Amino acid sequence: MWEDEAKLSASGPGTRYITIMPFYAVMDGVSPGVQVPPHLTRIPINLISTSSDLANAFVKGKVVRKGPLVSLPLRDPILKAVIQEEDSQPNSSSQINAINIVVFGVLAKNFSEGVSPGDVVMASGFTVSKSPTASKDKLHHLNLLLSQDANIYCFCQSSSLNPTCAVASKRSSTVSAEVSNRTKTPRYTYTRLSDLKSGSVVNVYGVVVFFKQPFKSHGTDFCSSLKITDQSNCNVGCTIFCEKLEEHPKIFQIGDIVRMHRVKVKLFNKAITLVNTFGFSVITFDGKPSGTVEPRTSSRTFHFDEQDRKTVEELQTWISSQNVLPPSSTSVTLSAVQPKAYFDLTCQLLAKAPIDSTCTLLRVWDGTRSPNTFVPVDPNDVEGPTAFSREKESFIANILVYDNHSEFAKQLKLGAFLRIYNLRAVPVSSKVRDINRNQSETCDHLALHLHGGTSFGRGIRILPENSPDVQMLKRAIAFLTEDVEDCATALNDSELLEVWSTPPDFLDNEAEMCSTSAEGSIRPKLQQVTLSELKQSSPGQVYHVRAQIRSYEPSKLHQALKLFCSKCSSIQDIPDDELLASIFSEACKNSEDCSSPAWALSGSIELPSGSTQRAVKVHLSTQLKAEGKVKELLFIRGTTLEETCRLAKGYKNIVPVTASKSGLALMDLSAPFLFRGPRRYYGCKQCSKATVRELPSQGDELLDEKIIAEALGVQLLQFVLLLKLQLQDATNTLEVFLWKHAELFLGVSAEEVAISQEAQNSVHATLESLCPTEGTVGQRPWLDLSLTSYRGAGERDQNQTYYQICSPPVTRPSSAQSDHT
DNA sequence: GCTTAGGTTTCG
Repeated sequence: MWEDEAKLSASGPGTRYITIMPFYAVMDGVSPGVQVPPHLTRIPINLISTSSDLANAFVKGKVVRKGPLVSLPLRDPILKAVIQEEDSQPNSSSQINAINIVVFGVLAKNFSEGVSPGDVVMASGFTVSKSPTASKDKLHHLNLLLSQDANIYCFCQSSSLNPTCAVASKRSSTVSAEVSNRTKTPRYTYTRLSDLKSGSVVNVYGVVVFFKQPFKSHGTDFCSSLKITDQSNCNVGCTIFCEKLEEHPKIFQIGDIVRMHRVKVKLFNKAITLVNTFGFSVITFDGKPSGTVEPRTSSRTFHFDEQDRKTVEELQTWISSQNVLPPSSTSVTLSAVQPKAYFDLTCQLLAKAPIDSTCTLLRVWDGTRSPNTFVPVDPNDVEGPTAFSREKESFIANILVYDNHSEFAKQLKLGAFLRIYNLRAVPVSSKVRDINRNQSETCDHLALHLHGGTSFGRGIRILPENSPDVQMLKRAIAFLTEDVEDCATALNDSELLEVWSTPPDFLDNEAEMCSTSAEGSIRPKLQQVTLSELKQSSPGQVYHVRAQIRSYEPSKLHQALKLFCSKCSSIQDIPDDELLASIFSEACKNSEDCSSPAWALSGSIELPSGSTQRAVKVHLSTQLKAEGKVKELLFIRGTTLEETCRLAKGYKNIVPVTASKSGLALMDLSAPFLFRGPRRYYGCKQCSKATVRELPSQGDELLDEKIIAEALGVQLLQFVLLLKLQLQDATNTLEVFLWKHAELFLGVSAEEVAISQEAQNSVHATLESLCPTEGTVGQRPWLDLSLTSYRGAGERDQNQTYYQICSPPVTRPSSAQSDHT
């Protein structure tokens, strides 16, 4: 991530410019003032006394001694060090220029990991206490005490061409600065799983092949159990005991990557196992490459550098290149739940109700049609809505969770996004009298159980809002509620049609399918129809069909990727790089000086341009800088597309701007208004009222594309996939659109497809499996699909009926299609 | 203060 910056920094001899980065600055070593708040004044060590104004003071000195991090049970870790002023008068032997510092808590851990002897540190926000060792060590008679409210700024004397973010702190309680040109020394070494020696304490990286959510042990702690592997192909079990849940590894699925520090290698039953020991820490990563490597942790501070990023990416590549993971990927949507199956479900909690002392009912949905999971419950017991519209109800699943999970479920908040592991679908048969035909029929439904215990990883996990799976789920649910509830969407049909004959939107009139149930307690099954029957039916309904895919368009996947505006419902193609490059170069020409906004710090950075360098203007929010979030958001002016992309690798968010009469302005919205790593975000030209302004403070919350778009008045466009499939059965063929449910259908997020070859390959593989280019038609799988049919709403096409797929595919053995032949 | 668990379901 930092490579390009490093090149920038090292690009010329005698580099003297300052780049803006969060935890370090590439500096000339002479201008240390950049990172230290201006209200602080330096106090010489010999002048420190109990009567000094310490609130506004900082000290500066070289670390001449650094003690170990001492962790005592039930106490904050402590670290002692000695700093010595380098620039005080050498001949003033009577003056004491060195002092003991005592660092506590996370800061101590930070210091331990991020500061080496020889580094120069500045510290502020400290208090003093009498030094008990003054007579012995001949240092200052006071100690500096640095705890939570203190800041330490570190200027590492030996620096790196790959500057490492040595002391990352979410709340920037610590800032470190590094000078360029150092040979790299890794701060942590990681042991391959094949090289573990019993009795040693090691740091390891691994890919999760099995895990259990943390559960209460019989002792004092929660216990996490996992099994990991790495390139050495060894499988190693790990047991993590921590009192606090948040200290446990945040594992969401098999294939996640964990990094653990300070685990002890033990032998149990002749097998190597890893158990956490003092100073244990863990961070986890998504195992799927997504262009950005984001550590999952609740730790305020953790070490994470360039080498870590590389290690994670190597593991991600290794996972996808090998058959590392257990074969069954059991994550399914509600619409695909098979009787008797165990599966993991990602869903949103809508309501819940206690059933008895050991059992809780969770009512959830995931945006797909639910199997019938009827559970009788007293409405008085329900937390949340007691009833939903009949159509909405058909998307909701009832899950009974037992024992330990029931206890956990009681604490869940409505609206939470959950992953429920190892759910079981139990088929239940019940005799129902059909009033119309006056005969008994067997009407099946599924009971969804999360049994007690933790075998096979049974459990519930709350997924964070920013996880890719939750993002996908939210889009599916948003589309669903739009379909189900919003009958008044204004649609710009002609524009939709222009974009590769996209259909007008579908207005769901909550058509009720065959209603042959007894007292409505069991939802009727949707009737399956043939394509011929479907074509003769009236629009505005949902149908089930069993069909094969005969062909699909577009054949080039990138053409299926579109940008969708949820406000005006317009759909547009993603502009190609050629067009973007020309927009950027136009803006470059236009980038003469203009007044910088009052809220911004403005400056320039040098970019290599052929053999020379040229300056581009950068603007940075004063407030973000004050909060230590220098790297969070950068406005940049006068760069080419290629330069912008390169810079985007080093900063969380880059907003390209251009000069206008009234100051800074966003570029033409045909171009992305925001670069986040490899991700590019676009705004709707029609619906945006964009202005460049300072972002409101987000506190500890990290900026994302939504917050930035909103602050800049940009209507964020959503990535969507749009395909046209030709279905066939024995009776007919039918063209259907796959759009709103494309992500669930294809099992990828459109945004991921936009940046990841991996995701593109996966879409390709899915389509290839459903509609192989080779082989005969007879070999193609038969799919159970739900289709909505609707009339065109535009003038030109109001007599036209369109069809859209509204379920993920469920493949059936090809013999199953014999009903309709 | 130095344990806890040590993957393997299936009652409801």
